[in-house]
Amino acid sequence: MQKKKYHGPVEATADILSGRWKPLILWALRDGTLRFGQIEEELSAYKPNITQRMLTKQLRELENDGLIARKVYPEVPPRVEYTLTERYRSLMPIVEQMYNWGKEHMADRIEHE
Amino acid sequence: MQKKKYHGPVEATADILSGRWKPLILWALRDGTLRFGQIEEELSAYKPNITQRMLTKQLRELENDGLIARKVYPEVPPRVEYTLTERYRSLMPIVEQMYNWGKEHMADRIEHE
DNA sequence: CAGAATCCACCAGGATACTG
DNA sequence: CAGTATCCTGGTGGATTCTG
Repeated sequence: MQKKKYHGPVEATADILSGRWKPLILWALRDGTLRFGQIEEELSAYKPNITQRMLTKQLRELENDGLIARKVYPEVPPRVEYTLTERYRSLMPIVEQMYNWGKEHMADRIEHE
Repeated sequence: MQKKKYHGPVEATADILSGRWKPLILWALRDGTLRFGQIEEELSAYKPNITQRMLTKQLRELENDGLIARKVYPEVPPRVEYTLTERYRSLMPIVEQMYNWGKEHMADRIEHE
């Protein structure tokens, strides 16, 4: 599949991160590897709850954009682990700042966590 | 209108910035005040071109979330200026990092600028 | 356990025309 | 100049069922 082209850096980065669950997935992966089910669990606080279809889709897109790596263990039952790619760890500061900024400026609009 | 509630800081900040044109508008406003038409012009490089309806909508949303201020000058023809709010200038680093990261990691997918 | 396959609703975003 | 007012469409995201 042909990858989308952009007209400027901000547009490109913003698009990479656009998707209901993407920033949350990246945030969940901030301190290491997680299995499919663990990510699902991490996001269980958010409503509406993420479906397996959506989680799969967004993970694939993040993978296609090189932000995360997918490792399949040939076992039964299957085990699949997701990790931030080394090259794209440089994106983490952005998500971290989203966390910090939100915590400081949006506290009144955050229900629980 | 009741403002949306969130379950975590990352979700909140991401949602504030979500919208085809929002990061681009904030980026355009990085070094000062711009008139409605100037913003339109700044974004004219992007396709499909932003419509007046869309620009108005996204500006209003950014205003409602307190990211930008709107100043109307009672003249004919009308003049309206937009500026980043002082309080929310703290969000700029995020957009700046989007610019830097995109420039470094997405160069091959950026057509012109 | 980690998905694939369908089906579907909604609305963000766009096209176009009009105006104080 | 800086917007409204309508109308419309694509595709994102969700619900549900099935499976290696």
